[in-house]
Amino acid sequence: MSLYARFATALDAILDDLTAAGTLPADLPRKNVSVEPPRDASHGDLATNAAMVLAKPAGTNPRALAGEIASRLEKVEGVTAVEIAGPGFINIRLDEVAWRDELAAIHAAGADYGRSRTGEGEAVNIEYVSANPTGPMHMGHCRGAVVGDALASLLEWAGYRVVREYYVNDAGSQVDTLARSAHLRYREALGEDVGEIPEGLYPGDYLKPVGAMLAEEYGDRWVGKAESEWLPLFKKRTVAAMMDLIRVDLALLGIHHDVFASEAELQEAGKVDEAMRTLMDKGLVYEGTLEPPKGEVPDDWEPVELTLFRSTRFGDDQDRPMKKSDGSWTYFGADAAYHLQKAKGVDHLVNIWGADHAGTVKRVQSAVTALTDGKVDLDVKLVQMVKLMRAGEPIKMSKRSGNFVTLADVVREVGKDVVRFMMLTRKADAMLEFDFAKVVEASKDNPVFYVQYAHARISSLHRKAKALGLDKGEADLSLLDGEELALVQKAAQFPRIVEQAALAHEPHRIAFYLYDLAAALHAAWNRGNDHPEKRFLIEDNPEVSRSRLALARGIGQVLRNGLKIMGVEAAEEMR
RNA sequence: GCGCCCGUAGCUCAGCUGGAUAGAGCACGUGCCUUCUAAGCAUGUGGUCGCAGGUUCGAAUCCUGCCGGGCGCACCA
Repeated sequence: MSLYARFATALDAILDDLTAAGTLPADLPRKNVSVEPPRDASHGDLATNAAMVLAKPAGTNPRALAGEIASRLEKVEGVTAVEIAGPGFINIRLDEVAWRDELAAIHAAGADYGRSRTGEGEAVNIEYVSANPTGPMHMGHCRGAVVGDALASLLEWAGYRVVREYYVNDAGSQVDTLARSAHLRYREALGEDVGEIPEGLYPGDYLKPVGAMLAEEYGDRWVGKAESEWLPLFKKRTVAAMMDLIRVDLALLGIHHDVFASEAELQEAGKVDEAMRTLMDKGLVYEGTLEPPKGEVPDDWEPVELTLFRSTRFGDDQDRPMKKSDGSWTYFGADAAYHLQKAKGVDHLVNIWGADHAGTVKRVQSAVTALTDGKVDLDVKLVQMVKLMRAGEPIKMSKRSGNFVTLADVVREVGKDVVRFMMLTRKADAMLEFDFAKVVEASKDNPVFYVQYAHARISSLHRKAKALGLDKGEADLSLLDGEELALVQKAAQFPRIVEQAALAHEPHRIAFYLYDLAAALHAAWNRGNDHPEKRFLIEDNPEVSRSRLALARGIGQVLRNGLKIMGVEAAEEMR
């Protein structure tokens, strides 16, 4: 149990005591009671707002209640002083032993330090990437991929059971286009001069190998035949080929999904009908006509009778069509069924979507609520665009010419770790600039470098210590002074940060925390410049060297664990 | 016109789901390399938290209304 969790438990027991004594009424909600490190270190090691939160419902005033709590807190093991401050904060000072113990706890937990049972083993399905299978991944997909993957491991660290899932949109009209494009490449592979790729088909070279493969396998069997004869086959084969490309791209980022769910298979298996029947049984489906869109009405608008889902019942601003007028499923219709499928066997759903899909969030949440009777919740994380830059100049991309920056190119140029880290240096719903020049720069500007550098320095300490023979024997942690233990204090926050980041579904918090921790390490390191006796390694003082090496090792461990969540390798040295 | 997101130092952004004097980096000023990696550290200047109300012990954070920017708005995916 982390130090903060331990004191939260101790405080809980005290509040139970006060309730038993009649000072506090029974059944007071303690949800907002917190035990945290105060922002200002001069206030002590821990602070709680318990008195302020509980005073009012208890019909007393905060400072009086604080007194009651404080006198009991003083008796808790490891507490050296308790002060009441401001409107009723209770500040706690701990014996330095508490921090030495925490450092020992970091070593003991090792690669697991920071894991918790917050999630109580609940299952979460997180769907991310889900790029249309019409070509290789480009940078537009990259951020969602990294955010989703980091969030998935973050949730695992917090004690959730996680399913990583990719939804393959292989049922829409764009895969027909894909199959036609592949058929053209197929004819080309058989020696036909196809000339320019016609408008409306995918021009990319990546379809050439697919055409060649199909030519190899089928010869001219599908030349000059009606489209209806070859389209289904070409669709299936081309989508499969595209998914292979995409899996390779994802692997470059270290991303591997547990489940690839096919929209086409979902429809063929009758899952969509099933979901709609469920909704019909609940009286949430009807045949009707939608209002024309507000504002600019399209020229070709005309009222059409459609099969609609009553999403307005759940807070959407309009009911949404499940079937098109030709009787086929809408994207939403299939999506509703898909979410029902995902919801079976899990407690929570998370989707990572591009911000341009913001308008569709409510309808899908409505469907999930309706289909699971509110038992499963869906959180949709909207990920904003990445602005690609090169030395301050925006990189122009044009979809029509197929001139977009592929994910593989970027990973090749700057490396997986840089891409992953950078994608997590902003909260998901804020725009992110990715400058090729800056992200490989070896300076403070570049958070990837800065954090890696801290870890590399620690690794370098180990090498040095080994060379000097300073690494042998037990470390006596009591030799660490207050300044050094402040570093432990910073590291000790890691479990809380992981827990809170997981609850908020915000993996970027890990990146910011690691930057902070790295800064603290760099600061401690540089103290040795002005005061040689404060260096981590002192040749003629093996005892002190060992204790400080143990400190550094603890910080290194936390840096590694944080980077692990982000899917970034820790650097042993900078090159 | 409607919905969602955003508005915090000159610039780029954090702000731990309502806490104490709002924080980093860049930029600018000043210090620190016979040194465990100075690729770094320390220190200073810089704020009407878009505006106006409200909620309460307490608001950058929650509510309402404006202002400004982005995205999306019938059967597309």
